[in-house]
Amino acid sequence: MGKPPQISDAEWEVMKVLWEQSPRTANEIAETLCEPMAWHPKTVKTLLGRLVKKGVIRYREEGNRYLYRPALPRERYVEEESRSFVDRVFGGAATPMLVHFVETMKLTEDDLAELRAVLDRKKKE
Amino acid sequence: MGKPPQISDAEWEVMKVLWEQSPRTANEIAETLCEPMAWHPKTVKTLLGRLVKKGVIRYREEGNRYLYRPALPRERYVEEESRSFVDRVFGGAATPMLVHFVETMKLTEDDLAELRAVLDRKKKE
DNA sequence: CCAATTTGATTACAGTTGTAGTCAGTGCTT
DNA sequence: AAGCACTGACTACAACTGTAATCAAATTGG
Repeated sequence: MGKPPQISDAEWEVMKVLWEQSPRTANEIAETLCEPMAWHPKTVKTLLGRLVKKGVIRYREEGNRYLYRPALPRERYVEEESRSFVDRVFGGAATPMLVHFVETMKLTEDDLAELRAVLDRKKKE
Repeated sequence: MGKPPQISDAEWEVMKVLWEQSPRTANEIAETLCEPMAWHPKTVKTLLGRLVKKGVIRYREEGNRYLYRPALPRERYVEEESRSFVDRVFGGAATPMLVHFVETMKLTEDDLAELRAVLDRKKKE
């Protein structure tokens, strides 16, 4: 299980769309992204091409267009990015990172309760 | 309070050294980093130059050499990187991120106890 | 059937990053 | 005094990014 290829910020946006629902055509993806990201459709196409080249997404021809889908599950990337974030910012120490977040983010009562529940569940191994 | 300039992975390594102790000369920083990072001293110098240009560190001349120090506190960057990480990977939702970490990282009993304590403290507003 | 449109492929181009090398000034060594 | 050793300044250069434009082939509207 080697590490998956790096994907940039802009590429992440495309992946989010594909992880949420796939397969999709370039056009569908562009329609989803161009407005919120203020991107030109061409930009989306470029990103799709790069992701294909990196092997992060695959496509299947449907008539004259392509249907894209992720080649790797979102979890792989969440894991990868999380590790890299914790390493970079917290020197690899997860607990200080968690403490930092709990202390600095504004969390609702419900959030706190949920976290407490997760901790309890975790405690029972 | 605009957002601080982007700093790259390699630049973070330099900043970590400076945040840990400053001011320091280029040479001291290089000695700290070259071995563990397998970097050439020149590489460290380049990074220092870039950080100065970005305004992330400042220097003071001491004889013929410079003494470098951070221009921004580590907290600013922890905050910035955290936000960008949560946005990118968890779509801005902090709680799912925290749940994910608690569930997937291997945490010791002590870690769990610490987190619980933080939650308790937080609950009392 | 031919022109206009659409799609993927290829090319563009500047800014950032990783990773140094070269150059010119200064002070240390003999 | 002459040269070498360090320092910061400037230069190098390829890969990756953001952000498209252009081109050629296929499809569609008239």
